[in-house]
Amino acid sequence: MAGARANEPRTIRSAVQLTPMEVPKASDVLANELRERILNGEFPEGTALPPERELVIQTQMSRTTVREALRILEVQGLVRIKTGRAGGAFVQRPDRDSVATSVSLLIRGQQIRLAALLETREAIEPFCARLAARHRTDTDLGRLDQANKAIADAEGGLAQFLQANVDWHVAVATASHNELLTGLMTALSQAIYAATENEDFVNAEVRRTTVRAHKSITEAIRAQDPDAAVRRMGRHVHAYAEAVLKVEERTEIAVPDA
Amino acid sequence: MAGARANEPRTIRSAVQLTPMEVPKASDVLANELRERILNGEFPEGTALPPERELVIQTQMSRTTVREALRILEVQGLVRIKTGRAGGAFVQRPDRDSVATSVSLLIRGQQIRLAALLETREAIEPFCARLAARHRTDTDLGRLDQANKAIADAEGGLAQFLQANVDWHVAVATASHNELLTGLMTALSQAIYAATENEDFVNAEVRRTTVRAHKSITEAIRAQDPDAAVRRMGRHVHAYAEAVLKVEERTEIAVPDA
DNA sequence: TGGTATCTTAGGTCAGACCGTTAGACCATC
DNA sequence: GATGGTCTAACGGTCTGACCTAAGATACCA
Repeated sequence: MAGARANEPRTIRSAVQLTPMEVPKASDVLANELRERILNGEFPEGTALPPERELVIQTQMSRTTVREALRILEVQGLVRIKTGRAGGAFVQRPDRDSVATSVSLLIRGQQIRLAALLETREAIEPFCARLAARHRTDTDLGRLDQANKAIADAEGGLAQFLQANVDWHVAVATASHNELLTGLMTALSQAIYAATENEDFVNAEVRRTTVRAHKSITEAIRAQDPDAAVRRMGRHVHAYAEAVLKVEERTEIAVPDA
Repeated sequence: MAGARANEPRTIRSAVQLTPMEVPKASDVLANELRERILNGEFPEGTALPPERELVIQTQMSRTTVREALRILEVQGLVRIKTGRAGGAFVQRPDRDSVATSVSLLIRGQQIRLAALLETREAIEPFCARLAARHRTDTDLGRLDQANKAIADAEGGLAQFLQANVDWHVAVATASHNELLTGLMTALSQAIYAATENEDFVNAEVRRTTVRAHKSITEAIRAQDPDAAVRRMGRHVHAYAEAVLKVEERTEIAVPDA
């Protein structure tokens, strides 16, 4: 060792490269384990997980840790926790609401421009209309008619109008029978609702136009005419977007990052 | 009181009507409060929240409750928690990863059909290409070229090919300069990656076709030709979807619920 | 039979202790 | 003057054990 040549370094540095390592927390370990089992279908929906104190015995972890794991799963929409006797953690499948929540957080957190929201809707919704025209059932049509009626009836109340509007758009997405698109549209509609809530551009004229457009789109869906549905929906959301942006122009939800 | 008429009930029942009330948990209250403040921009990104023990003093809650609240925010991607001295909860904005996680949970939990994933991509990605053609920068073009080169170079490794493929699609979304679409496409691409990971239909022929299609789309984006970009991307993702479904046919990710 | 009091089982909250990790200051070594 | 050891203080992570509260189950009584 000591007799190495003088010009060489005594030891070779950086011979191995390591990346930062993650040390999982106990609660994460348990949460991951339970999550995998749930998603693998090992526990059907509605199954009651063991009581916390039972999990403590089984896992040899403390109740604090067990509870944190359950809380993680609850936030992720994988279990619903009920109190009282015969309560506990019941297995649930994440639904559109959990995606909607997460997309809303992204929208609010990233200060997404209203223009970006409307653009995204222009991308998604015509396609929803196309699928709806293909797959709609009578139940779907009922929902569409009902929501559009609510829009026409919403005299005065802006909130009422906007909510009915959201309902109609979500109904279109539902009629597409694509759970993912439905989840995305739910989130998007709610976010647009929230963003346009304070606008006064929703006047009687806009409402009439909206009802008319919705009716025409609904008819295309009823007639199972995908091309007409996609065309009309495209025009509708594009016109709506232009109208909103014309009014807003400088009053975006927030300043865009880039 | 005691002299009330004999035929009348001692007390009037159901005199008032109340709807089922929700009693929020302490940790939810604190989590909501902090979430609102974070999303309102009250705490800039990177801000350190007070230490847990300090929050205990301020809120008069127990440390258990405070920690559960912080855990909720952590799962929602609003804070990052670091251990050790000068550690604590640091404010974060939810990014595309948090949406990707949530979409993955929806996909796995709802047993979403691969067909639905591909459909959704068909809805979103052509629109991304259109925006990319309008807004792309030189940096964007660089990313596209690099990713496509990686696809061509990925000899052998299926994982390598798929990852490079994801990178290219995400690069298109990034070039659209719409953060929301980018987030959605990231989530979607990863999910499709995961779903097609085990397929052997990705042969040399498919790869050549993919590279060719990507090149042609990239050129349209480079030439700032939105119509060509949307048309070519539409054809590409549709063809890819058909190819995948032809191979899969009966082997969906899982059995659809309905 | 129907209401009501009580029991029991579950989660929710709390206080307090101790452990593990980390930044920073300081010191020893080669 | 780099390198590495050591100590300390400030954090989050975990555990224990207790008590409170919600609510289904049950026994009891009118």
